[in-house]
Amino acid sequence: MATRRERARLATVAEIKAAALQQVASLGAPELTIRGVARAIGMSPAGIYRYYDSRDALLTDLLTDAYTDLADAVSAAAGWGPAGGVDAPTDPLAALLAATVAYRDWALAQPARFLLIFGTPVPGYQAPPQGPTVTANQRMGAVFFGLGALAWAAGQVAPASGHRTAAEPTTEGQQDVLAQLRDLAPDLPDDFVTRMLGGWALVHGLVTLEVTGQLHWALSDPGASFTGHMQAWIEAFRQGAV
Amino acid sequence: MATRRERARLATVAEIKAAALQQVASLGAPELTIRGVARAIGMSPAGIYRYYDSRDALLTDLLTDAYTDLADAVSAAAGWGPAGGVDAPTDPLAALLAATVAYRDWALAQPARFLLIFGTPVPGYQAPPQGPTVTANQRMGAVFFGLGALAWAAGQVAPASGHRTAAEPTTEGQQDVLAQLRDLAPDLPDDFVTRMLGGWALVHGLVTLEVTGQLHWALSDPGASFTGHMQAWIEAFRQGAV
DNA sequence: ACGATACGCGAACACTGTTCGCATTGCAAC
DNA sequence: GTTGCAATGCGAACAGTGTTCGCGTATCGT
Repeated sequence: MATRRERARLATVAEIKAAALQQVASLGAPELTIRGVARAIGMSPAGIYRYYDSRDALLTDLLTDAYTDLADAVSAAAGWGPAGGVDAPTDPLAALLAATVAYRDWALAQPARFLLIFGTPVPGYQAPPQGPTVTANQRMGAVFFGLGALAWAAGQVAPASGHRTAAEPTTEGQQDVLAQLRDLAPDLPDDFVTRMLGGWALVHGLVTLEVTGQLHWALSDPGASFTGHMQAWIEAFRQGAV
Repeated sequence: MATRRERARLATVAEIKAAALQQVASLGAPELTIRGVARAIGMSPAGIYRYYDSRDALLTDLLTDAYTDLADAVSAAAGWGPAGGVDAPTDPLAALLAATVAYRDWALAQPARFLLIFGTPVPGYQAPPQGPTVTANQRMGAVFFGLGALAWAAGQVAPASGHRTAAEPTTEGQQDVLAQLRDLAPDLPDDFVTRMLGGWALVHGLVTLEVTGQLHWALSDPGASFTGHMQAWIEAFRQGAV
């Protein structure tokens, strides 16, 4: 059982985070102020520093929370075990579609948190290699690329037409990912990561443009439009066109 | 001939913008401070207010400059007349490839300015409908979509396979764009804007991910990789796969 | 030559992040 | 049960920020 102080501390941290999240959501990340949070929860500004070393530390906590939350949402939508275990969905490409839709849904439901993750980074900042943000990123990548690998293993994806492979030597990072994916589909070709990267960029580009409001002129039903784009990409991917 | 004061004013405003741009480029947009600019050019903080009403006004000026600069770079690379006139390039799809490469090159050469444009927007901000940012955006769109239309007119692009069109009624915005594009290619189908939007999102997604440093694990030669993705998309587009 | 306008500056106000020293509270060991 | 210690909260303060105001001075149109 946690001691009284420990429970109080957890409650206070939660209160601080809730107030901070509300400030970020309603006013944007730059408007997050220590003093504002302190006012919202009825505490002195100096008191916050018993829980966070700096304003940046608070923002970082919000960011990692958002990241893991997004990774959870995408994993859940794909039927992908939260611990990394594979449920072997019957239709990997359908699960892939669901994952991308979940990605968009999450981003549009909480644009401030999404932009906290993928918006303007602070120059020179390098995420710690084993930090939570990198972990969450890899979890999303594992779902997206893993489902693609399962589809390949099921024979649902044709090899790429054209001859892009020769022109693109894969990096060590791609080799690592490829090695892991080959646990799911041993005969994955070298250009597989590159091909799926295009799909991921399409997802991210569409969502980013929509969240930042640069697509509203073209979209009457953005959700249906996004799904249509994803279906088209999956079909092209399936046929080896991309 | 401009009067002495007018020349001095132009010089001063240029000096302010240069100092501000340097601050943004080296430290990021949040670190742009009126007082810092004032220090850099040897002026009192209050003096800056003779030239800009507020810090936001200065930032907005930097943003519009960046936007028109980017639009210039893309237009120039595509051989597209700066005033909107068409040079009717011999190979529209090659020009399209060049335009997207120019987009990436500009973004990576000046990441701070790129993120000023496409990074986290301030919540609730709505760009003025006839403002310079909208104009620059439309200029880039005109190049990208216009080249696609020219390729269609030249018979280089196949109709979309699949049946996405029926599921997606085009919006008024798409209708407007379509009407303009049909000056270049009268027989453009209704789903043409949607198809090219996918290409644009792919471009933007790849560049955004690369600029924010979320793709370095996968890219040994990012420029070649980007070009490869663009060539693959153009080929798939040409064949009607996307 | 003169009145109006633009310019630049110092001082001030309200706000921010952050630190310091001092009380007070809860816990844990003697 | 008392005593010591660590955790907690607060008020005051410092440096920095954006912005405004009032005052001189330089430049302009007339």
